[in-house]
Amino acid sequence: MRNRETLIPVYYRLAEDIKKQIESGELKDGDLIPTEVQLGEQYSISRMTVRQGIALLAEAGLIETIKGKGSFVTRPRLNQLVIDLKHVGVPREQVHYKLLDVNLIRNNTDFANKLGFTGEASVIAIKRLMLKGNLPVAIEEKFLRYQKGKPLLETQLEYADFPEVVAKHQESVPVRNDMLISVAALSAAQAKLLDAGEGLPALVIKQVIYSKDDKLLGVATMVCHKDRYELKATSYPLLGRL
Amino acid sequence: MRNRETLIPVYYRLAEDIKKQIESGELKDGDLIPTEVQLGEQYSISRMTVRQGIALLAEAGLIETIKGKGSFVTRPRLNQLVIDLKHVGVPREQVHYKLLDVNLIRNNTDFANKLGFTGEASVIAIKRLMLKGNLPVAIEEKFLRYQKGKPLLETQLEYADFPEVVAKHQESVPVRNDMLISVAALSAAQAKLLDAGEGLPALVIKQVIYSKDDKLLGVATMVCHKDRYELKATSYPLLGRL
DNA sequence: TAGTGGTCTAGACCACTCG
DNA sequence: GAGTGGTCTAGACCACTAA
Repeated sequence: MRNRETLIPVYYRLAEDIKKQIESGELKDGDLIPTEVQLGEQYSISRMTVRQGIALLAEAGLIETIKGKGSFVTRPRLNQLVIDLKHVGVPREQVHYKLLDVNLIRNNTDFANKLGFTGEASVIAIKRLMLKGNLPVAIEEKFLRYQKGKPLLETQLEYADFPEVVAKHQESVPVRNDMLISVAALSAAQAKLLDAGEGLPALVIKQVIYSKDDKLLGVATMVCHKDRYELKATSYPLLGRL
Repeated sequence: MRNRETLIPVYYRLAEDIKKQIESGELKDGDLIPTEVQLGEQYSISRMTVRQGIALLAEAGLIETIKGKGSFVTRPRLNQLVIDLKHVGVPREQVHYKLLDVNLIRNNTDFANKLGFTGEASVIAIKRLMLKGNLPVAIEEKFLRYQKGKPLLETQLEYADFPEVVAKHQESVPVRNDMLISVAALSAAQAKLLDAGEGLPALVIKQVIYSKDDKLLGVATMVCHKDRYELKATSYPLLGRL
């Protein structure tokens, strides 16, 4: 029966109880939690309801369930960090963009293939500058397959993030986004755009977007000013639902 | 009834069917999928079983369910990228470590506080070099609260990753790991250790580990050779379960 | 063989949304 | 008020694990 005072589902309470026991150290890494039947008796609820609570804990990565054996406490997966590109770097409100260049590079198979677009000849190239106030923060270069009948809208170029631009302009549905984070020294041209010195370190973020058959849909590269952009990642989101 | 030929649960098949419809573009961003009752009739299964399938899709981020309205298709969350520290940078087998320094810095409150350890005076500092073959890849510096009765074992220092070292040495259970990725120029000392030139760009990865009350448990900094270390992140893991 | 988790049913009542 | 998803029940049979 649902707890009428709080309107919090029973299975949720059960999950929180066990979560607390793990965080307090009462239940340690590798420990077995009570069986589903035992928990059902403890809380006077049916087994399906117990399973809902256990599913929450498993989803959060706090336990691992093995058929025929039981549910074991696991150390929270602190090795899996999440980067949320929507809330990264600089607060959204202070950022604006300056479009530097938009090009349709037609019938240049070499160029397309070099980017990874196999069997394509025409590529859209977009270059823009990201600014915070008047300070240049990053140079962004994006490349997309050219897709007939799917025009790129200016508003999208200005405000949408890269996966969204790709989704809007491609027939294929984007299903994977890989990111490579590396470091490089600024070229003279880059240094000028970023209002920094040539040869200074810069953060380089490369995004590659694929459809379900691993067909490349888009490539984006960000070259970031070393003092004005910082990537953050956290393990928290996985546990946050509980 | 379970499909006896394949042993694949019905709810899983249902989820895969809808996933395919999303990936093929048959169901688009914002579309409503059939109601739970309708799906139950289509597949001749009970509503609870339908809900299991829908839960899978929601977990994968393919749909979003709103009480009283229905389940809507959402674009896969390509903006949330996962870094798996276990499989990052360089293949595990080729890596080994050289311990440079282990120090117990006693009764130095200033030092501890500067790192963020409030109300503590003693800190353990570990410095080691990560190598791939004979090539130095990164300089790692780690700082932990000193915890009585929880000795640091040499094997842990050599082989365990940072969250694990913290978990083993602290009373408090680590529950969050934040990471900051930035860029810096190598100092003369760093350049010498990494066998690189002074002033060259380097990737700087800072990890901060907290317990559930946001108490700081550990800080780690990695300074990486620009050509020998690269961070990878991907959106895939979130969808991988389906 | 006994105990565990995994799947599934056929109901029930509830809270929420919308016309 | 009709339709939706959210919670929950009291069973059932299955596959897997371990003694």
